[in-house]
Amino acid sequence: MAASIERGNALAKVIDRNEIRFAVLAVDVAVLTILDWKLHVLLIPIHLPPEIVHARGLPGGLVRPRETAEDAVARHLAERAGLEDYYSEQLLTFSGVERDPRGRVVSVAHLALVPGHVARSLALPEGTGWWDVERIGALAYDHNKILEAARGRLRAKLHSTTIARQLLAPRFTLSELQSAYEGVLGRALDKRNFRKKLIASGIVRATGRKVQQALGRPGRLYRFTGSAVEPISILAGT
Amino acid sequence: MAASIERGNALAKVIDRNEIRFAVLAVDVAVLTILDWKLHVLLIPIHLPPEIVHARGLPGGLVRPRETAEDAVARHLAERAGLEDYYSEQLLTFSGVERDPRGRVVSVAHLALVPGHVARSLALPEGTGWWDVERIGALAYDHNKILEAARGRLRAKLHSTTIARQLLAPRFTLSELQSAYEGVLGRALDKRNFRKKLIASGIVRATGRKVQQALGRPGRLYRFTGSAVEPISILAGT
DNA sequence: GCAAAAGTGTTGGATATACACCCATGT
DNA sequence: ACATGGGTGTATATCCAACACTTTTGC
Repeated sequence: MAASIERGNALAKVIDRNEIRFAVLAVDVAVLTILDWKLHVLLIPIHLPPEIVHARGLPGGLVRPRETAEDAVARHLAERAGLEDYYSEQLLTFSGVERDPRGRVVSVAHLALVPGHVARSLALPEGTGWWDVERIGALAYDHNKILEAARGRLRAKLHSTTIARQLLAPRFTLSELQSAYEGVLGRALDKRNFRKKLIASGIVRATGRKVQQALGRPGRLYRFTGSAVEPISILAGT
Repeated sequence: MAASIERGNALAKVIDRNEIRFAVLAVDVAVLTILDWKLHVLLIPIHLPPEIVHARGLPGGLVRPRETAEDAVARHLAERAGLEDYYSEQLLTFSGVERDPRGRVVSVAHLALVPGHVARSLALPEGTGWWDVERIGALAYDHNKILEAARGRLRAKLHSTTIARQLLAPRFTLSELQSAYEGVLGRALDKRNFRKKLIASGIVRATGRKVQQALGRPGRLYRFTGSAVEPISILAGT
């Protein structure tokens, strides 16, 4: 995992000079979940006068000297939202020179996913909460860009991996799975075709039964066959 | 493009403290091209005793205080290879604490592409050159990981975008285009199906004629219809 | 006329889409 | 018995993969 420092003529000492340590490293995280069949994102209040007043933005913050970016994501999500269990992956790094009015900050943007029942169970601080991604106005900094990158990544991976598992409880009905797909893709899918394809692909398997919805016929519970987010052959139009 | 610094209770002053400016920022670039119908990568000599002796690795180096990561990629490729014209995109950021034995270095890995004729025309320094990606042993640092990430990204985008244009001259024969695809994917494709799909998709259009290969029937020259790397409907198995 | 690369169609199988009704349960 | 969501099959169109010979050119 090492990058070269002035390779070719080798200046290890350059690392000790202070003018090359200009960067403040940070992380920003788009935490997504499905609530009420719609994609939601976790937002926190941001109020840093005079530049930023009463705005909302993605959770995140500094990376410490002995932390990786992923460590920092874990720490900030735990501190700000009590979130301990989640899936995450790196998106992009924003290194624009004038990004933050207060100084040079390089931010590693991440995508995180939590199942809806976990999202609901969190005890969030005042002002922090889940917002329907379709009803979000301007966010602080470049956080709208990060959110769009996160949605795009999730949409793409929905077709090519089993990433949807990160939005659901370990056991789920096919209707719940379909809702997750529809929430992410923002469009309705055909129920029969969806079931055919998912079951034929072998990535989910039936188990027992269920009553929950308090109304209507109980649905069969399914689980993912693999144990992680894995690439799948093809699951194109669903 | 700004990341937040200790949001919620707003400590702009924290940016001025030195202990948070621990990071040295760098870039590493996997520059790929097609030579002799095979995918090649640009490697430079790396010799930083005692840790690293007579090794090879990807070009790259430090990011300066007034540069973005992309600026640094441009500067290092120009300095080390005289490369001015290329396509690039960001891959991943490596932030492991122990990545570099000489200190904490956070590296933003990039993928760059150049057409074969450009790759051949460069006047490269001694020891620097193009290596067949299938015949590469261990590289310095974590550069094998970066190279694999670059190959994976390129393979994926070959199907979903017009990124192949970045590996060819503006005018090219369909055989050359197919060679580029085959070089990246590492397998042979069916000539008739390839032509059918590419032409039907409308992303390439015929122009004049050509003699070049000094042997055999001349091929028609084609060009991409769009002007940039764009997503395309579908181009699955090719 | 021969060596080399360009160019061209068809067919069978698989996959995707569109579409409407019955079933199991709780109230 | 009714309201609610779960569960099922078929027919058509489209897409994909496999496959071999003829054409144009330079020497």
